[in-house]
Amino acid sequence: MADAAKQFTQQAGRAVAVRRRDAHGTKSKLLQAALRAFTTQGYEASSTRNIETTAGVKRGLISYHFGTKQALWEAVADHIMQVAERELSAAVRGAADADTDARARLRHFVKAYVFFCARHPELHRLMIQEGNTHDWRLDWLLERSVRGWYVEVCRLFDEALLLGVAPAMNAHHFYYILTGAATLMFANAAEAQALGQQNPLDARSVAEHADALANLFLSGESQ
Amino acid sequence: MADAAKQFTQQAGRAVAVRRRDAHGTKSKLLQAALRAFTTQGYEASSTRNIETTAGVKRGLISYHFGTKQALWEAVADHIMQVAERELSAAVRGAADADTDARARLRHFVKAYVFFCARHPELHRLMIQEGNTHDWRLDWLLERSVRGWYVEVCRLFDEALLLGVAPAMNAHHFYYILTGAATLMFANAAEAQALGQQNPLDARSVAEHADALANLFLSGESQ
DNA sequence: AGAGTAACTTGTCAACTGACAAGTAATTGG
DNA sequence: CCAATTACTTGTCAGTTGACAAGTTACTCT
Repeated sequence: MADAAKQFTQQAGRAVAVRRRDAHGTKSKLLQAALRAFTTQGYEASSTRNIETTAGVKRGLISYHFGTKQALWEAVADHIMQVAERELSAAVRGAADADTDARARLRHFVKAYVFFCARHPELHRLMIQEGNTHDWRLDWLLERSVRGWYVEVCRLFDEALLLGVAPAMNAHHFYYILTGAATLMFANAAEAQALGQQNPLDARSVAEHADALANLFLSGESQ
Repeated sequence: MADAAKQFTQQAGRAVAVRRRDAHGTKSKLLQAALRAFTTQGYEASSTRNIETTAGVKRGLISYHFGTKQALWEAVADHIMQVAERELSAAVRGAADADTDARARLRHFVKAYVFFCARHPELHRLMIQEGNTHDWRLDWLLERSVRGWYVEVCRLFDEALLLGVAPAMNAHHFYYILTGAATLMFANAAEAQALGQQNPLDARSVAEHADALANLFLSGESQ
């Protein structure tokens, strides 16, 4: 039958079955499938066998490449958090550099954050899966990445507050208002699609969301 | 051993073991336990046996009282949606009645909505568990309750927009900004507690969140 | 070419899961 | 007080799950 581990190459005009072995490719396919499973179904509901099947690889390969299900989850979380750290720190630097106006900086930051959330809805699906119960996975996420990001957002907000361009509120509430408002439509994309009759992840929808949220945080004065 | 199905009553000065049978109480305990399981772990990750154990009842009683796991989920969802419909329609009526000023009405509505979200974090945990994949559970939730609420919120927002008291944006984006901003801190209570070192569900925190969000939506003019 | 290693494959296990059948015990209605 | 009904209890089954052991195969290095 169709065996993904085999491919055919032309050799002297004759098709020859060649069995490929590609540890990196296998790990990568498993990571992708596991990312989708863990973020949409949660850790316990995701079975290693089903992840292997959707990745299109044979049964024992999670054990071989990652050891345990927990180690696979950590590899997935580590991968996604690396991406987040890279892109978010770029967004923060972008906001800080480009504009001298404090209002423009805050606007730039909010919009960049919304675009990031639309690009990686899996990240917030993961936070939402793990954020309601205090277990080893939440601890892992908090200490690995989330707490640092939280502190950074609070710092940025307090700075904007001092400069009089942010709405008066506690930074903690700002963090959850910004994060919730920026992510829910993308994290709950299936629901948003059914309610709004348009794909919430398409470019126009994302841009509208970013504008709406940036305007909301900056409606205090001159606009 | 300690059997919850037995209690002791004083009868003519003698303690007599009486086995109580209380179908309503049993169903209610199962609904509570299932609500917690389905909203925090998701449908697939929740096992009927574990729900029975945490409810403190014997093994076969979900089969007996509800038939199947799917029927139990529907009973849970139906129960929570009934509560939501009752309390939310009261909040909408409260906002419409009390105040003649359009700004005060919008403020009243936003604050009442935040208080509702803090009172029932399970509801949005359920929406978050089910909102990312289009399956029979999302369809059930949408057609049973969510679509009606969405239409109502959009109507309220468009009304406020016409009266010039709402920030300029599309009603669809308003729905997800309001819902996300109002719910995330309570739905992810464990994370918020770890980051903010205070219980996000306590009265002061909830009131602050409600004020912050109401001010945000009403910062356009006179405040 | 032949040894050694990395990559993959398959078999097996104990524990868990949802469902249902076949019981037993408490309550109710007559 | 008896019969019917409701509420609960227990046994069993087929399918799934995570883990690991024992293989087999492809590739590399010399």
